[in-house]
Amino acid sequence: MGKSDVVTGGRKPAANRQVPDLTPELPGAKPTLKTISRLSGLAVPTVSRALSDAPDIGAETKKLVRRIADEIGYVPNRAGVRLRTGRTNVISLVLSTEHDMMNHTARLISSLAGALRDTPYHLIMTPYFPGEDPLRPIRYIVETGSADAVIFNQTQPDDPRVAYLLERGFPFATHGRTNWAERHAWFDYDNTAFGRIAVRKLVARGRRNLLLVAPPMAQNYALHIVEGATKVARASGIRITESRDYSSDSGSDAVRTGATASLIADPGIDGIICSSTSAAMAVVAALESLGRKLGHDIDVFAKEAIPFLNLFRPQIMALKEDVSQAGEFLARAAIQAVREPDLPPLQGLDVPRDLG
Amino acid sequence: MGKSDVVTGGRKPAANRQVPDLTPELPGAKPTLKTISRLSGLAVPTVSRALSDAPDIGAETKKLVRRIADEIGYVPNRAGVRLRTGRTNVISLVLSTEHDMMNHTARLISSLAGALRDTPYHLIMTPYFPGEDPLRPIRYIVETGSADAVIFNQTQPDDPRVAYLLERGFPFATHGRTNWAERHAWFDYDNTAFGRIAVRKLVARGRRNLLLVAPPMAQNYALHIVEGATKVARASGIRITESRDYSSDSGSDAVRTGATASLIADPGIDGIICSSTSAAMAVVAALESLGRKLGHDIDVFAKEAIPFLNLFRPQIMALKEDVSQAGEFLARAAIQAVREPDLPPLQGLDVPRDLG
DNA sequence: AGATTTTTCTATATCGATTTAGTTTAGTGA
DNA sequence: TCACTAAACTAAATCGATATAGAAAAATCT
Repeated sequence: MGKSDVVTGGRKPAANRQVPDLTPELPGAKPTLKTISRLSGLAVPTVSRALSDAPDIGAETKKLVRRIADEIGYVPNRAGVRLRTGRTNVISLVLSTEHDMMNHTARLISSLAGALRDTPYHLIMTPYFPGEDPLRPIRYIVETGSADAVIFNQTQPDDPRVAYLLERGFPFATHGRTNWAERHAWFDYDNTAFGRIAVRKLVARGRRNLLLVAPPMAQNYALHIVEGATKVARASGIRITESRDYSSDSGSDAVRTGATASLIADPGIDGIICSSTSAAMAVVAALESLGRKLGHDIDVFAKEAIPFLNLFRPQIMALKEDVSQAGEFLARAAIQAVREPDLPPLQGLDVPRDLG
Repeated sequence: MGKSDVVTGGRKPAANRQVPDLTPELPGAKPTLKTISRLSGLAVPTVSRALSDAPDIGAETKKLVRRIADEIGYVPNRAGVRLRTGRTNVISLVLSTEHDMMNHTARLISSLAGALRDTPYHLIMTPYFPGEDPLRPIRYIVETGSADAVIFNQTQPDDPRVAYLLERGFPFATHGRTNWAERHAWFDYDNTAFGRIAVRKLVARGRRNLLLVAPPMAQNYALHIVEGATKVARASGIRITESRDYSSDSGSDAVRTGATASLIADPGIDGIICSSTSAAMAVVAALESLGRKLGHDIDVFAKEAIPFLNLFRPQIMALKEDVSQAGEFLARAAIQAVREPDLPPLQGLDVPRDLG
């Protein structure tokens, strides 16, 4: 049964006693607790506690208050809540404006915003620019208390942002792991598996001299890709080289010229692994201008966050990454980090499957 | 000189009279006006007015207050400002989560966020889903007062969102024009010019039977493209057909199958105009599977919001659209709509140039 | 000198929600 | 019947910033 069926004493709910003030509202005025207070004849704090389901409010009173709230479409004023409680109901996505990240990022934003839609949380964008210290925007958010949690990507093994946030106990979730992964919420794509599968697939096609166009080595997932790829390459007794002087984040033109240089320096390269869709496209451009025949004398294996490659270039081998999944997970993880700081942080790994 | 050099009377600034209370702060507490008040010996409202450069505060007092504010790193509490003034310092970008829009959108977000960085405004994302009424999120924002201005795209000629916002006098800026364009802030790409140039270029290459893969006709810019394209086509005496049953927003697979069907139905088609980068890629896929030779027996002309096409498919003809420019402009336009509602709304057109 | 004008501050109330500390009412046990 | 307890509220204070009204001090005018 409800709480206790044996009523041992108590005060009669005021809800049935008083005659509510039914003076009509000024049109266009947003309803507040005061409005409900007037309509119900209850005090403002009572209304507040009724809506938050406090134990010292009568069941009938709660029902009445909630009915009125629904009828007039009451929505708590964010500024009021925030001022009083310090809760902002904001989750900030902190990201670089670097262009090659944007395709990826767009899906992340889209799915995060979607996942937060039926929560009280708003998603706000906090950019930082390529040259800038990535810690800056995060420090700003923490210091000014302008969000309840932050989400960011491009994690490094010893990420100073993670150290900063852990130290302060500020809720956050990362897209990508760090060396402190067990202590915080994260979602990651299993890039080690990607590296393994990529090499395995290329080897299966008879390729024996691979070029890896990886992300900048400062980033954790670059290490994962390299780890997975080199392990299998060594086991298979084939050669694999990492791109020098350019990375999959260097921009299309840089990747194109870089890959061209690599292919001229070592014409024996017969397989290229790209850690991003855009890098793969740049590499294909390089191959074309060199007269290399994709799918014949050379193969390209890419990570595909946008279903493009398979569409018009069936020759490009690819493994899909579902970024929307990351967005949905990170939204949940961030909210849990805010609301249940004592629970173990949510962690999720997207393991790509090697189909055939 | 300053304001008036002839002092005709007045009270001595309190700033020099009192001994400030230099009791140290609790560490970690965010500085507020109260903090500055304590440190300066001035009343809280005085501090507030000094910082907002009110005319009834002495010059020396202002200097003092600002110095202290800088020293302790004072940043106004958003919730306080918002509660008292109703100003949220938020600009909401309302957009569809439709996937094919995302490339485009990513740059828009990036540039908007960047442009708002040195303003007090935060960019928050408000998504709506494909099936959903686009008016819904906007009504929510207006009714709950959760932003000072909204920005949105995919405008229709008689856009109900524009009608709604104009009627209520709520500040906004659109990416794309409407029938009420003179009454609101907007930034638009000159799609009529795009249509004209596309046809002209294809005609110059000897093409005489064109297919136009345009956006859905409900959207204003689709009409612009059609207008520009058909005008030149008629003047040049060539044929142009608009895609039926599919549009550039239909998704890559739909465009691919649609374009394939179109090309089978009329094998005489020798030029295709695509209003988006992704549609162009899908069309190229269709051409490949039909054995048509891009650049030889058929040409594709596309609008390119991401520098991809020219990179690895030099055969695709394209006209660039700089979406960042739109983002920066829209940020400024939205802010002006909030701050100077009586000034004529900012309007900007990005006219693509036909370079040789 | 006294009234007036200017300049420069201060006191108070307010935005909306929530927290803390009472207060009222109804039933219970002796 | 009367103290006592539990239940269900209400009153007042608070978060931080700002608008409005009023007050104090110095210079000016008559």
